[in-house]
Amino acid sequence: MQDHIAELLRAALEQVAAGPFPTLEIPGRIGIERTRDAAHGDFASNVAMASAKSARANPRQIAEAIIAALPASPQVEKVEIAGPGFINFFLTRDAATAVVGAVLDAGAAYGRASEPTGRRVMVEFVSANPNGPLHVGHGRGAALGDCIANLLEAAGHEIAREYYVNDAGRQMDILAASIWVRYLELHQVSVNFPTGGYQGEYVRQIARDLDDAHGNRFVQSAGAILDGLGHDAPAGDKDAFVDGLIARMKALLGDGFAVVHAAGLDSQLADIRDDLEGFGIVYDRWFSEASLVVDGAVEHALERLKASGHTVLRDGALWLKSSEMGDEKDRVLVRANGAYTYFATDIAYHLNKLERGFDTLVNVWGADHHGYIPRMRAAIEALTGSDEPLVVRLSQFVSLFRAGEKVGMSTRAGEFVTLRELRGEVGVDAARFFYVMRSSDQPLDFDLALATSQSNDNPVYYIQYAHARICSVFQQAADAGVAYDEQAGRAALGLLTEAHETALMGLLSSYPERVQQAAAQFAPNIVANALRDVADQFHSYYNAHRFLLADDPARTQARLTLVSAVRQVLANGLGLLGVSAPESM
RNA sequence: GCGCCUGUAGCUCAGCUGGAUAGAGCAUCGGCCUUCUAAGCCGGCGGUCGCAGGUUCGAAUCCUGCCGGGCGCGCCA
Repeated sequence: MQDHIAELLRAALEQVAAGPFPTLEIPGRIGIERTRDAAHGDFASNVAMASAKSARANPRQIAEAIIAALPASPQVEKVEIAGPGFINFFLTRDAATAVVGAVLDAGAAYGRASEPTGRRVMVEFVSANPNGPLHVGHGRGAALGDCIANLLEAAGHEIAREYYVNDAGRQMDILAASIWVRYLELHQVSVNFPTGGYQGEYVRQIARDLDDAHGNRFVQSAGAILDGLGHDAPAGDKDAFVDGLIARMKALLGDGFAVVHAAGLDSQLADIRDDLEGFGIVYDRWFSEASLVVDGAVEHALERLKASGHTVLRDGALWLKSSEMGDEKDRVLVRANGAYTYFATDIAYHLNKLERGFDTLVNVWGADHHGYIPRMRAAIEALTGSDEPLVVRLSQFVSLFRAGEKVGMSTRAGEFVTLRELRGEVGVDAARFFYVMRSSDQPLDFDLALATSQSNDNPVYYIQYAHARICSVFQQAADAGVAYDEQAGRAALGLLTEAHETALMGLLSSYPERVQQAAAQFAPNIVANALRDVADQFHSYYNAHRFLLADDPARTQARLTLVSAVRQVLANGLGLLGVSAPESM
């Protein structure tokens, strides 16, 4: 419809420029927007005001000339000048009600792009270290990433979801050492638990499983373990102590280290996978960081970077000269001791994504990683000549409140609230909706008491209730012996002239635009807001008018047809958010 | 110190890539259930859009400076 109006305006502008206002320059893009107030019609254009300068006339005079030159359209009822020079378009009843048929014809596809774009987009999200359960902060990234993937798919892109498994780093070694110490406790070997270790109960469980599977295979004496290791905090440095412990463990256990390491990794990965599936998220692939080292992908990436001329050897280490590409300083790729940095393997992973044919790489990261963005951009630019393929969305912190008190979230201290606990308490629907209903740039206060309470404080219920209410209306119709006849309803749509009905149809027709906008901005909260608007208008309509009218079958069918379309849009939007659309509540 | 995010009603937040009278929810005050689910609706109260400049016919929105809040600045991951 905007396109149609734009064509009408362009035709009119050409005439105006050829006649009364020869200096008028026709803008490349003619601004047309939906009006906020029904009194201003359905669509408004500011083109008269925008061209006031080039036409050297006041906007209202230009608007008058434009309207005089405007071609007639079967879809436009009338056109008015308003305010400082807005041109307001009022649609005919038929043009306004057409959206109902459009929704019903498209069904689940309404709001989705009709043609594939041919673009391949990789959405990588969560990618938390598998050294413990996911907590509520990861949950936001999970919900956000999954919804963004849904949106991009709706926008016509081919998408893939991926989880990058950090199975190669020091964090995983620390988990292995933590498991080992718990295992030793089971065998009465007295080694104090390292200050820098992971203290969660899940570590003890892995140790017990290890004991069941391997008996005393990994037992060593306290003396052999601690001799010459130095002191843990507070007397010594806790990081140095843990690193020393890991080195000692590798020396004493030999191949056994890999067994303990793998026990930790496998256990946590399985747990995370199960957790996310319970949250409605299924990945296309779990990509191992360690595999990049093994199969030479890191070397390959480093060669590419060297060939680009953006690297330098300094102090025995290989650096990416990222400061030449917007980063605040250069970054180490290969340490003086020959070990790859996390950055180097991460670059290899991103190169791998590009080589698999993905045009756009969307990464959803926690806000604490924002300092990492410039160096990643620099790396992509060094590899491809442009940082354009990389899109990073940050999710700001989640603070959890229980009974008005902030809940601590330290992984090391084991006092965090897990995503699994959260799902159990508030359910998947409420959790997912809460996570994405705010802009991801906004820190989120997640109040468990609020989300748990069955009151209307919970915004997800409001939308689901609208859907359930519509289902209930159809149930009532069936119970009353009123057969729903969509064809009759479509034919009678012209009877829907109430303000509530016009407003509802306007919202239905703007829904696809809002989905596309949400996709373009990687912002699922836009869909959440659109749904709230539809639900709001529906509840209002429901209270103002009855749908089942014994003495007016035509209007009854028309209204049922309208609310059927509303139900479809609610279901589609909730689907994009990964929230269910219940038939009853 | 530098960088990113952020500042809108008592509280939590929207505000559609500059538009017409700045909107919701919660809280508070008052109405609406013999009729399709009251998990709902209608109305009242409540705002110098952090502050100061600038661009523009027009600024909560764009630019600059200042003030406040969050986060980040490793040869860690």
